[in-house]
Amino acid sequence: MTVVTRFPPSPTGYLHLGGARTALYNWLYARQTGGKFILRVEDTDRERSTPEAVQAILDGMDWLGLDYDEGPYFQTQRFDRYGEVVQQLLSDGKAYACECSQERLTALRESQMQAGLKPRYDGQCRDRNLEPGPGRVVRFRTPQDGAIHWDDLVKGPLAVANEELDDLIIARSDGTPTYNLCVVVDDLDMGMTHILRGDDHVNNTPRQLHILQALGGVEPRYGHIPMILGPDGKRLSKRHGAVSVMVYKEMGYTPQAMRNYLARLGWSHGDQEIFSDAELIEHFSLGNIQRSPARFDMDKLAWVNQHWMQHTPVAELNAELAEQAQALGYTWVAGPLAEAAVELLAPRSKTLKELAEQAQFLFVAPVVYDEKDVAKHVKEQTGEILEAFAQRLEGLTDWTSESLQQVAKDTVEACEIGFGKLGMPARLALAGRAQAPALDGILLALGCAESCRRLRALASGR
RNA sequence: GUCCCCAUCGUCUAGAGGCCUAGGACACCGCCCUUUCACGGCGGCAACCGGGGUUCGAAUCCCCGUGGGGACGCCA
Repeated sequence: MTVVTRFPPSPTGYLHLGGARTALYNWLYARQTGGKFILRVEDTDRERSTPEAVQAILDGMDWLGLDYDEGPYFQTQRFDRYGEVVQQLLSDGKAYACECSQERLTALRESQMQAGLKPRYDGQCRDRNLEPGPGRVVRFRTPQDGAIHWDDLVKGPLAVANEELDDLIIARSDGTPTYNLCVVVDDLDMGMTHILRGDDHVNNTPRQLHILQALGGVEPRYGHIPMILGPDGKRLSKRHGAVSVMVYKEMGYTPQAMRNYLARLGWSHGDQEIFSDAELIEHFSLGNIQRSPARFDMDKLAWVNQHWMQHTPVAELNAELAEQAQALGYTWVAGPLAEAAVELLAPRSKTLKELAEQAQFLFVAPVVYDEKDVAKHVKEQTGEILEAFAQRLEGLTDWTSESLQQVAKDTVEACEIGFGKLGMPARLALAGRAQAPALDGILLALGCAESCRRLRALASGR
């Protein structure tokens, strides 16, 4: 049996962290088993669905590198099919028309709540044999006795008594189908074998299983993943700021780090923290998904991100770095300088944004120097020292890390000064501030001509 | 309120009855490396929610309590 999984977002907003992780798990499972991963847009709520949200979700999937084998399918394009199924259920007596008003239902709900009961439809129209039609909803005739069981892929055996359920609406009074019906029909039609979804759907599972059985379909396996909570332990929401995955792109996190972190949030493989995609696909296992909700932790994400910035080929980072640089007002050029920038700065940055900020001086000569650093490190003899250093650099025949370090040593000795008297002002001249990478690294990246030009700019400028 | 799920360091987690003096990672704090800042290395701080059982033995199994999360729409 070929595994078929899916990710079914409803386009009412961006792709958020929870959804992204759910998509990732489904994707990983499909890739691991050589199965199929399907993207399905659940846009039956026309009021709230927007084309912008569809695009945002597609962009998010694309950025995260979660490619799908089929889709995106749109539920609004399958209304005919859902209509057929509703008709069939109606004629089989497995569904019925109901004319209860929303006012009555609201009142019913309130009185049940007050009486300490679980709010449910009371079945008033269940046996009235009403003719379906405009103004009337269609309800599914849920069995009233017994219970429904399933073996959850992450939570284990679960059961819900049918008396806890009610006759849910499968078609609205305007004839459009509702979520639970569409999901079941699609999962059936699309041959879904494994459904990994958020914890918030556990309560939908028995309803969907009933519809599924009424349709005579083969049951897929269900696995319910606990939610991702904010740092405060509350449900993740806008108030936690960065909820859309695209915000993480803007903040300078790499898709690789995001996959690694998200996969590891609520799932583990022994003590391993760092996973390449290949390792994720190889080791991902439903049995090791945590059963309790996890909190989102930026610090750890940042750590994972730094790791991947240091271990990802520059070629794969250039595009995002170019965007970051552009936002900062300079142009990132792929090439040797870019490679040097990443090598030098990745260990000093948590994000690509930080890296781009720090790398600016490599691409654009500093026009202003950090005032505090100037006050602290630029002294009477600084000009001479830098000039002497520049001259020695120009005399160099091989531009290597070793010889550059040697030249620095020679200069310091010749001038009879401590290293700080050369190192600090030199970094200031080259990078615009004293807090910069190692001197030889910068010189190596900039080359002789540009380095000397910058050294003299500070030497003569003061 | 009713129903469902869950419960190990601040956080992510390892742990499937003896291997646990509860391990790893992030964060935090020291030390080392170092011409700055980092990276890196070494070390430290820090947890089995509480109470009852079961067992020779419980972080691991059962029950109760407490706490947290979720669901109760003509939303998905």
